[in-house]
Amino acid sequence: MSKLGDDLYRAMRHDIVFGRLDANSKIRLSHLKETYGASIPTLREILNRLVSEGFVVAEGKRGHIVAPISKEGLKDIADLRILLECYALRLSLAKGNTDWEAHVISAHYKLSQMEKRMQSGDDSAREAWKQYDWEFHQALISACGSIELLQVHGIVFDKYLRYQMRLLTFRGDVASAEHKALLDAALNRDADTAESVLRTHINGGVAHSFQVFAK
Amino acid sequence: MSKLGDDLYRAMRHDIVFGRLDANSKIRLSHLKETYGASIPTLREILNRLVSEGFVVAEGKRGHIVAPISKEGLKDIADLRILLECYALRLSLAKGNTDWEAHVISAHYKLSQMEKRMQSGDDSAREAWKQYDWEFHQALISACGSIELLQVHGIVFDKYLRYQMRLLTFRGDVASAEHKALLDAALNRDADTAESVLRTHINGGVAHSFQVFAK
DNA sequence: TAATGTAAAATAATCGATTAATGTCAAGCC
DNA sequence: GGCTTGACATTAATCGATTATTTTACATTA
Repeated sequence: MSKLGDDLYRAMRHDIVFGRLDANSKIRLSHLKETYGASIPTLREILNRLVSEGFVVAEGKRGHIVAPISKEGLKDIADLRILLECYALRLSLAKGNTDWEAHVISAHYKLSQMEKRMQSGDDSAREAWKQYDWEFHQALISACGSIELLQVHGIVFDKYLRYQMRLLTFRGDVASAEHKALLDAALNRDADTAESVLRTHINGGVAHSFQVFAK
Repeated sequence: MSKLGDDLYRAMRHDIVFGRLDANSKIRLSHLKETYGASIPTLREILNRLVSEGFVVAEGKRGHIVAPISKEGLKDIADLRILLECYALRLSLAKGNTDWEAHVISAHYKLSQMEKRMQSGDDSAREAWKQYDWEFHQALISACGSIELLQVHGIVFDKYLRYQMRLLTFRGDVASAEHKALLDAALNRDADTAESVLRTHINGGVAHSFQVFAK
């Protein structure tokens, strides 16, 4: 895989997660060619990767669609995220060193600054806000020591994030407080509290999303 | 994705799992072309899928290798398999209906017949044996109700299976007894026992493999 | 003899062309 | 008017060709 292929892959996956490629929409290779500036067989290579990860659905000889979203799909992904991330969090808390702590604090700081902006009504940077959310959660589990687990979690998290970008508005103080509680529990190596807060945090996001899930 | 693409993908993934494409070996597109009878760009499409799943590693502009194996890798995959499969098993036991029970019994019957053959010293059908092993475990979790979970588990199971095909010989009565215990616990909807047996079963396989892991 | 540089060969990545399949629309039949 | 069939257009899938990169072999130099 080359730089062009990697750049393409990242851009397309990003565009799916952040909604620029709309859920359930038909993927037209000629449109992709214009949007991403690569030839059709090269784009097909990338589509294959995204199919394997579940961001794109191949429809036999009729091309591809962006993976659909649904309430059931959100619940399914959220449950899997909870399973994986709680497990990874426990491992991380048990294994994380000082570098990890610094990494977690730094990521939380950036997230909390962004949350202050959202709190003040500045909705212009939703994408950056979710990016920092992502970074914080990745930081928390980064010391778990399992390459396979982090790989699977990364995909599941992005699928979850896709729903959030589609559905979610800022939940307010609740979410910020949960992030802070996660930080504290992590630094205190309190695995039970961390897991409990994380479950509450994710389930809270899902419940909030269900309220706006008008499909 | 077309029939040719799907056939290719299945064949290559199968060949990686069952060792025909050797771990850590350089993947030569010209060799693949001869082996699988498709053109290089088509093969590249399939390689992209396998990269996303972790069966193949892309090395930038230097092509691809079959994913390496290691003791740490086996432990990593086994732990993830345990996490996913125990969770899926619990869900399946809670949700499975009569059709599911019939499916599980049928799969166990086929596996136990094969294990009798292995028991008698017939080592000629290791591949079919592991195929039935796969079928039994898939049957057990098939009623879990989570598409995403089954998808992820399928990949993880195949990665685990790859180690087994490489390392494992028949463990004897112990494995057969564990499969029977799993069947009984499942039909009795005894989730705690089922999970406990499954953990023992997988960890037993790992320990057995470590004994022969001479790398 | 070992290290370095260069050219050629081999291989990988990307693209345009060709073939195959699907979708759309119009005409004919009931 | 509704349904079916056929023709044509569009799109997708696959392949061969081209370009780019890496590897290998050989010559030169220290």
